[in-house]
Amino acid sequence: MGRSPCCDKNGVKKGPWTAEEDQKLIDYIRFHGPGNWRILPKNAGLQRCGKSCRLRWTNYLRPDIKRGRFSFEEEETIIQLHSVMGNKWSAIATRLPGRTDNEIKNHWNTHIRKRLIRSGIDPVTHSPRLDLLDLSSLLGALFNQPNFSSAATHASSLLNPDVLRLASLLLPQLQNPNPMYASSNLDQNLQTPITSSECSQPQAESTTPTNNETSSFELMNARLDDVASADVLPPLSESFDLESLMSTPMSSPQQDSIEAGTNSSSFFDFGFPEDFILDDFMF
DNA sequence: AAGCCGATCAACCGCAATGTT
DNA sequence: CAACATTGCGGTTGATCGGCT
Repeated sequence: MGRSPCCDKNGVKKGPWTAEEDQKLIDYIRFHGPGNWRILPKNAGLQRCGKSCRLRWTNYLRPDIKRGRFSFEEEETIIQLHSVMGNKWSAIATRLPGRTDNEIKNHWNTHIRKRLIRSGIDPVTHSPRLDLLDLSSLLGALFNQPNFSSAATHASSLLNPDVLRLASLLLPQLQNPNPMYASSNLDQNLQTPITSSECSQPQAESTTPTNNETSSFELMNARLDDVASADVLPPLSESFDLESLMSTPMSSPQQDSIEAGTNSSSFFDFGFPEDFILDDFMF
């Protein structure tokens, strides 16, 4: 059957809106209301597609839109909501009065997402990014060696010593995670390497580690301590760049003004209020 | 001064969901 | 119930701007 075009392409203007066009749209909607977007441009005397008019109105001209920088509180809210809802920008926008889904989406992609990446947080799963290190397979293979010390020495000669060193530094922190990440995400990361396809899916449910998993985790940590105390692993080299390990195609080393500020971000803290009801956000 | 480059964000596109006939 | 129209949404693009060389 085929989809009919949303508007006649011939004679329809595209690109940035002029002040005159904006005024025509505002005047028309003030008098008639939005109504049918398909017929609106003709009635309003605009050479625009109805879809373009709707977008211009909802994202820019609407009187209740709040312009300007996102406040720190707004950013925190976006991060928290995104950790629950994922890329449901319109749903997130309903919790931020005066902000449009488009505005929030843009701000996420240009600021917040990069900030999370630089902080070692996967912006999709909101979990610490260990995927690039693939610690679980690396360490798992290492600790299954009967002669761990020689195996570690051997491995350190084969693998980037900075990565191994980083692993030893991270593990104590991983054992004392933020409540948001308690036991589920981190242990899962350690037990199962994160694949790119998994990263693209929001983590809808968590798993509870078994006693067996916990004990193996402790064993791994104890052995890492042994390795560290025996100076098997050299210190991080000066040229070692964590950023390069954590970087993604969208990441940028440039600092943005928000994180350069003095605010002590608590975006690692995803403690939701007790009256937080997830269903309120879902359709 | 001119050119390059990265960041930003308004606007577009395609698709899915929903409504109407 | 099918076909079509309309609306909403999320991903992507491209124009613009500012900083840097």
